[in-house]
Amino acid sequence: MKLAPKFTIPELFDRYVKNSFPSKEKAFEILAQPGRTLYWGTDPTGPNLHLGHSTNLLLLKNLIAHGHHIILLIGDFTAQIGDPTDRDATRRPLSEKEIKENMRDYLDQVYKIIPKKFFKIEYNSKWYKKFSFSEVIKLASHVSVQQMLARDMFQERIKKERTIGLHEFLYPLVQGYDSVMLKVDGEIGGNDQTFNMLVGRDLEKELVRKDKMVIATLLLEDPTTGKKMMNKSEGQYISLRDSASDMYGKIMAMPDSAILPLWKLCTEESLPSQENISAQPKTTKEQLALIITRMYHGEKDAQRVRKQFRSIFSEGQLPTDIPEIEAKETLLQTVVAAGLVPSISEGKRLINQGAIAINDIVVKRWDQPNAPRSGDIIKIGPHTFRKIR
RNA sequence: GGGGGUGUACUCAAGCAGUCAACGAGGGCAGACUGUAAAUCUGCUGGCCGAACGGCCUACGUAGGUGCAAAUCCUACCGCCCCCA
Repeated sequence: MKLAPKFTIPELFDRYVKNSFPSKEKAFEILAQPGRTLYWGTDPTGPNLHLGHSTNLLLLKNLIAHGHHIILLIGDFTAQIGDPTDRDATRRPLSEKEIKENMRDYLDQVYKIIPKKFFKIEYNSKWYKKFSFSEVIKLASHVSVQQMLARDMFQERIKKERTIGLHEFLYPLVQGYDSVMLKVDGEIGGNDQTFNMLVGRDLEKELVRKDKMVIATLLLEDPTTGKKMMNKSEGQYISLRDSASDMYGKIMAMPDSAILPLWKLCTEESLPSQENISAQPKTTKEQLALIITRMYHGEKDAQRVRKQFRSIFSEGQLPTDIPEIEAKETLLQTVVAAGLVPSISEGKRLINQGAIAINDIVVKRWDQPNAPRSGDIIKIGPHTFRKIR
């Protein structure tokens, strides 16, 4: 089996790439000859990859189809340092155990876009586990403090009088050294990784005399607000392993301004026209939700959740398969025990606000003897349905 | 090493002895309106009890102390920032 390229190299750059170094022309030239080795690195700082990562995955897949070799580098060591990118406070380093847990499902998410046999996997703990302190110092001598301070994110922190940990200075260095060890022809990463990738470029040039190109991909940002659409630290993102209905629903809940960026950066389908989006925002968004859900869950599930979504939200029907929960003595105890509401107090608040309904009848008072009975349908807020076992 | 400053809830940020579970903003949640969109309006946003008024408990870096009463005063410790060396 072979992967078929969906786009030519220039098309790929138009669609997914923001910047490339040393230049776009040079990148085209290099990529015109098959057999190049490129890598994408990611730190397992959480259990999920999200739609923002899918841009890189799609690009990589197409590069494979053009005959290049891809290495996926898992930063199991770098995750222990904590990338300062985009944080205005120090990131808490993760323990080895947390990292292992995060890694468990990581690859399965990658395989949904790029089948297993098409790329190599490396872990950077492989070389860092044995790194000695003198090697660290030697490595550090290749970069100056000024170079590090030039980074806007550090400038920002200096201005805000926030801490910059010395270890955070080390991060780009350590990530950059990955390039040296892998001796690659190029690196792919999000535009926010440009600084780190360029440090790697310098190191690779200096230490192994190899000219690594850097391809920085476009980030998923809301064009109206400029805000990142997938924010892992704020827990606001669409995970590649979200259930089909979650994925579909979350896409439908995105603002209209997100349609085009998502379509462009997270799919390979030809783009809808701006007029289409403006004239038919809802329909276009439905198409988008279907396309993306299909990529991760297949045609059948995507169609199923679309139908379900329509019946629940457009027609106000109940979902067909509602998860069941155990009844407790009172409604409040039931929803708290099931983990749907964090505390009794919060549950009381929700009821006072009219957010909870049993069998479509809004519960008005939390003290009423509305003990849940088997078969009752409990609705909490707009999206959560549970059935009493 | 010396001097000055600072540490408040998810974030920013007021408060500087009682009216503080703590102003305000952002975020989040819920309701109305909708296209589960955005914008807008309204309410909520520590826990537990209570129909409600309210009550109790835990919380303002940590540990002690003063006092009827402490986020607010004192002492020590810890963290962070700035200036000088």
